[in-house]
Parts: sequence; structure tokens; C-alpha cells
Amino acid sequence: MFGGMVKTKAANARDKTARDKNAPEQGARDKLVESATDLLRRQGYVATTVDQICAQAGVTKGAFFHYFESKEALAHACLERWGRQGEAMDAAAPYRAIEEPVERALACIEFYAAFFSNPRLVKSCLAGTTVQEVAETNPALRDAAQACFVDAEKRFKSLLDEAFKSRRRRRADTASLATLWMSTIQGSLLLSKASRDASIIRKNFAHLHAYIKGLLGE
Amino acid sequence: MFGGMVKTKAANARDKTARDKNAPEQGARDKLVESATDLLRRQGYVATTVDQICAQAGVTKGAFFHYFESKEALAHACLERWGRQGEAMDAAAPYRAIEEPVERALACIEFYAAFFSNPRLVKSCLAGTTVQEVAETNPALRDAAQACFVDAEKRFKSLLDEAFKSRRRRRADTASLATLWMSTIQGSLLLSKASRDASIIRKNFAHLHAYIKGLLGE
DNA sequence: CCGAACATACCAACTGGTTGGTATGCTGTC
DNA sequence: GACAGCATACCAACCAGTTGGTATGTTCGG
Repeated sequence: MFGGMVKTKAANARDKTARDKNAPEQGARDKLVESATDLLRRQGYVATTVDQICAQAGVTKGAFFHYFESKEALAHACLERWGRQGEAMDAAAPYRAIEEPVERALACIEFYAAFFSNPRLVKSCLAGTTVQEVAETNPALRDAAQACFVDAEKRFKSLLDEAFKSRRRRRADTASLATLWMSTIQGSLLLSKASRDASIIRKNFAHLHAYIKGLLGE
Repeated sequence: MFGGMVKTKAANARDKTARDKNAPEQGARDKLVESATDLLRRQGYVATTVDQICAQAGVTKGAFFHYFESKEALAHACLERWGRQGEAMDAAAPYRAIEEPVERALACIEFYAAFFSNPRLVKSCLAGTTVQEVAETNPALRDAAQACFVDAEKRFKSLLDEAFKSRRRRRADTASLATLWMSTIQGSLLLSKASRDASIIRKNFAHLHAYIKGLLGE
């Protein structure tokens, strides 16, 4: 059987994608990270139990602790993936194609406004939800969440830097503006959770857009 | 051992009322609400245990369930008091004495910037921390937190309404600006928790101040 | 080419400690 | 002597993590 196929297990696992093309057929590990991310965003870190995560992922507890040495380790994996996904989404966003720096920066704000307003998506940031709970009790998780914020802010800051550079005379503290942007995201998500009114997000982003547009000079 | 001291702890506790008249000597109920508010702001609703609250308040579990029928009931009491305290603090704030409406509204922003930057105070909003965790799982608590937001926004909105009324020609959606203000508060507190850098709060408020000042015309 | 040793990926049942909540008893006051 | 205001002891449910196992390969010496 399998003729002369000399294959490592890794190669074998990768085969699955070829074997059944229609079924998702994720590995148990990926399923756990995905399910956990969903649950953590909606219920928070403490309220989400390992059993819940396993149930949603369709695996057993044994599998859970085979892949992750603790619930906290899983949360770290989720935050890492969250950060990477955010980076990837940003890099692939259509506004990146715009060449004029001021327009590009403003289009970025609009892009995120549209993204967070998407009615099909859960309106919650994994990093924001997590850090709110564990900031004082779990420094490692707090720092992992903080890293997500810092990375995203860096990306937005460099957009702003380019925009302001193209506008002689106009100057601004772009680092603090990037933090304001992230604050607006987090605050908007929190208030929309509380009111169950997603329109808050768009309105807040509209104000931020107007403010930064004003700073850039019309 | 313990000689002739035959005194229950209850009798001992009761002695205090007679013993020290100057000490605050709060009732057990007030102590519970106060301790719980502190713990809930720092650790969140789920992570804070009834035993922890009792220990910090210096009362027993029996006392806890004598005054509150559940942990959730205590959280409701905390949120109610949080809302009332906020209202009282705002009513007594020095900026209220300013008569010129534009100046008063801008001074309000500065007042809250200073308040949330106070290094001696815990940088966390009870309503914000709570709603983040229970928005999807506990509608009653979510609505109680939402009420805090709505009340505070109403107060700020009427300041803005008066400011814009005094500026003919100038118009704005004051309701959405009030929400932006609350978003800025919540987002700033969250990011300052994550970074342990309280200066974020002041910087964000400075931007908000500049934006609204601009809308009001200089 | 074979088989023993090893590795990976999982699983079901269990454990020790924690949690919100209860049952009941005591004590000073009105 | 009734009742508010507690205290003590206790419990069932739940939770993160452990244990000991199975099924399916993979590796490698002979």
C-alpha cells in the first residue's frame, strides 16, 4: 500500500487537503484556536471554559491538552493568530493601492469603519476583550494583547507619516493620532456591545476621519 | 488557653459602633458594594469571587447573602452606585460654574481628562469593564452598564447643545459627539490598561478637545 | 523486507480544588 | 420574643488539568 511513497507525517497531514477537497477538514489544533477565538471574543477569557472550547471545536479535552499545555497557552496562540490575521488583512486591503498619501490614509480610516461595521462579523476585538479582563492579573496575556495594538498602530502611524510628509507646513503627533485611532476602535466596539447598536462605529469613525482630514488641511 | 475571653466575633464587631465613633464605620452592605466595585473594576465580573469580595470587605459570606440574593444582585448595586456617583461628581465639578457655554463644554472635557489621569485613582470604568464581559451572556447587567453610559452621554450632550446654540451658524450632531466622547473615555482606559501608560488618556482627550473646539469655531 | 521500538494524535474517565449558594444557629436591640 | 444582622459549616456543580490508554503511522537495525 502507498507504493513507494516515502512520506513524513507532516506531508501526510497536508495530504488531507488534497484528499477531500470539499470538507474543511482542519486539524484539531486549528479548530481549537478558531473556536477559542470566537468564544473568547464573545464571553471573555475567564468565562470561557476549556470544555466549551472543546465542544465547539468538536474535539475532546485530551486533544486540547495534547496541543496546548494550558488554557492560557491557547489564548496566547489565539492572540498571535489575531495579530497575524490583522496584519495580513491590512496588507491586502484595497486602500493600499491608492498612491496619494493623504487619500490613502483617509481611505484606511474608511476601510476600518466599513470592516467593523460589517453586520456579518462579530463586533469584538480579541485583544481588547482579553486585556480588559486580565490586565492586572496576567501580565503575559496583557502584553500579548498590547503587542496587537502596537503593531496595528505602527501600521497606521506610517500611513499618517507619509500623509503629513506630503503636506508641507502641516505637522502632527502621528504616534498619538495612531493611538487615538485604536482608542476609537476599542471604544466604539465596547459601546456598540453595550447598546447593540453597530451604527455607533461608523459615526465615531466619521468624526475621526473629519478630525484627521482637518489636521491634514482640507 | 484564651483565658476567660468568651466573646463571639459578632459581639466583638458590634462593639465597634460604641467604641470608635470617629471611624467611618460603614455598614456591611456599603463595605461590600465598595469592595466589590474595586475588585470588579480591576479583575472583571467573572474573575471576582464572592469570597474575595467578602474578604476585602471584612465580612463573612453569611453577611453577603443576607444583603444580596446573588453575586449578580451585588453587581447591579455597584453599577447603580457607579451611575449615581458619576452624576454627583459631574454636578459638583468646578467647570459647572463657568457661564459661557462654549468654554463650559470645553472645560468639561478638560475636567474628565484630569479626572481619569489622576495617578491616585484606578484607571478603569466599572460599566466598561463589566459590559465587555457580560454583553452577550447577561442582558440585565449589560443594560445596567449601558444606562451608565447613556446618562453620562446625556449630560455631556446638553453641554454641547448649549455650546452650539450660542454659536449661530455652527451646527453638529451633538448626540454622536457625546457618544464619541464616551468612546474616547472607554477606549483610552482600555489602552492605558494594556500599556500601563496613563498619558494616553490625556493625549486622546487633547485631540477630542481640539476636534470639538474646531467644530465650535476656534 | 521485516518487525521491534518509537512517535504522534487523539480519547474517556477521573481528580483535587474552587465557586456560588444554602441551612442553620447565635446575639444584641426594639 | 421577634426580628435584623450577622457567623459557621456545609454542599452540589463546575473547572482546569491529569492519567492511562488506543489507533495509526514512522524509523531503523538486521
